[in-house]
Amino acid sequence: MKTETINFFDKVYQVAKQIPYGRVTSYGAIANYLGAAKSARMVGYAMNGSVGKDVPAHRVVNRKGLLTGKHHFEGTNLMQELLESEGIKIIDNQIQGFDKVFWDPSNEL
DNA sequence: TTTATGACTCCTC
DNA sequence: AGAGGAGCCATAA
Repeated sequence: MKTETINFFDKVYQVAKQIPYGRVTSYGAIANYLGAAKSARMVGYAMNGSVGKDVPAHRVVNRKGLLTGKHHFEGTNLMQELLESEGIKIIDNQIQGFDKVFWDPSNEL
């Protein structure tokens, strides 16, 4: 096994799992916390394998608070409903008050 | 094994 | 100020 690369994914899962209720974060924030600010895409890819890992991928959105990955969920607005269920308002796939619900791992963790 | 793509972000024109 | 291109690393074919 070697593969230190797994550390990156593993860390993403760990951070995503620690996202508090009613809060959201961005791929770049996680990537930055991991030291790979330019690898934000990998964070999103990591979410792809988050299924079966207790990782609330629906709490992770792009830097604009836009639900770019909602298309990857089962339904079409499943991600939105999950966030709304936590008290987060979403309009047109965009999180309202994103700055207020934004959770920075580098700041909180 | 190599090539291509992707749930993003930043820099430059 | 707005638009476009490049970079990042891992997964899939």
